[in-house]
Amino acid sequence: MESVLTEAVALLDEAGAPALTFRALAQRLGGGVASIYWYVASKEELLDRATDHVVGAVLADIEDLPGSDDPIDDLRAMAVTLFDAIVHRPWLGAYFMRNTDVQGNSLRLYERLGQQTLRLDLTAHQRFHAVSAIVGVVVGTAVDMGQEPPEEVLDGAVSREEYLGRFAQTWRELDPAEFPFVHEIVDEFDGHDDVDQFRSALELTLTGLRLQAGA
Amino acid sequence: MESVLTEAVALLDEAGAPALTFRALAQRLGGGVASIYWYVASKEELLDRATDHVVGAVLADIEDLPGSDDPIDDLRAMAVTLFDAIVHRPWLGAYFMRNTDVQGNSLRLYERLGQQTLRLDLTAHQRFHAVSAIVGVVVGTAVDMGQEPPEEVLDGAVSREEYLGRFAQTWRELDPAEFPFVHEIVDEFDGHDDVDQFRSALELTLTGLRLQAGA
DNA sequence: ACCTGAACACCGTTCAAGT
DNA sequence: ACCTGAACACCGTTCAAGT
Repeated sequence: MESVLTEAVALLDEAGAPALTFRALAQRLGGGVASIYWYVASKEELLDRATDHVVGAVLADIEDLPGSDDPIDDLRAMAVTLFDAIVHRPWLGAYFMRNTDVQGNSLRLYERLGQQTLRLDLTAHQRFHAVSAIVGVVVGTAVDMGQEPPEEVLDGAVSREEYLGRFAQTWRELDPAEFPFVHEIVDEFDGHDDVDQFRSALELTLTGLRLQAGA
Repeated sequence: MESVLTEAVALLDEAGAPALTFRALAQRLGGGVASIYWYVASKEELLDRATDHVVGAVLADIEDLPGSDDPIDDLRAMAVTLFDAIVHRPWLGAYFMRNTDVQGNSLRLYERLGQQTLRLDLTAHQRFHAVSAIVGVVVGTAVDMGQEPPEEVLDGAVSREEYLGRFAQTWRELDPAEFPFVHEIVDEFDGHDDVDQFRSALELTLTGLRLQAGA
């Protein structure tokens, strides 16, 4: 069972979600396709368990964070840890937080985030929404960034900078009267850092939260 | 071409992303499978064009919004309009904002959101991040909510309230010492409103943005 | 308890051939 | 310019049969 999940995660890491097929997995395990059905009932369950497996590692990282006297700072550190994990495993964004009942580690992660809000002066209603908002920012930004870049970028034939640059170039050719905003930010877009973008989005939410808590 | 997209969107609306197959689409169009390849080069392009097709309608709604003297209020109205569209078409969340170069309407929508930030006292860098953050909140919350509920809920055999209630019940049975946050918010979760949850997340981001702009 | 080969019904995509 | 039938290589899943 353990090796089934390990190999499944390895396939996902190496070539993304489409690479995880029962046939590819069976080959790596040195067995037949049908064998896997003794461990999981369906592909959906396989993905759920594989996701929970890696979320367990993220949870361990989050539990190892030092912690401070400011719950907002602690929330920030946790969110960044989670985001980093998704950046390194783009397939994770799509499956994370599905089936919280089955995926025990996602629930524990949710609990850990929520515990920080218990230290803030908020209503239960506000706490519930605060954690949803933070998870939303992480997943939203991660999904936005996790889209498979074209094959040429994966090949290494074209660098990320070149790819962004080409994009930026088509934007520069748009009519400035019709697309004033695109022209305003095209130099920011060109060569931008994903982590920086995430940090800013997170900071807006945390600022709003801090104001709400009067802290 | 127009009817290909219309029928593709109809299939997606009726039964979600897995229902859109070339064979199902061909049958509805009364032709052969291979015919579709005269209009689109691949399934990816079909999905991109179908997405762009409905984003066009969302864009029209957004352009029809009255507008006010407060750019933050206008951003809120636009984000809510976009969110509503995704709630009614859960498949949209996954494909929205992919391939902005091909999908002209997504780019125009992005531009429209960004134009509001031009009315705020921000740097170009902050404007770029602000729009990314807002799109992130919309997509993140929508993806979180857009997950297919179990078959029994779709059937109507079990109501959404019953489904949430069952979930809540398993949470109530967790050890309160180990899951204090889950116990704190379980009554909020039980029977919660998705739109309400989205509004709160959006408000935190907009509050942060307003503070940043000193407005 | 654990694994297998072979089949089933389904995919996206291609291609030579038609009008 | 537009459409077709038939095939190809691939899927997830099942099942009777093996150890």
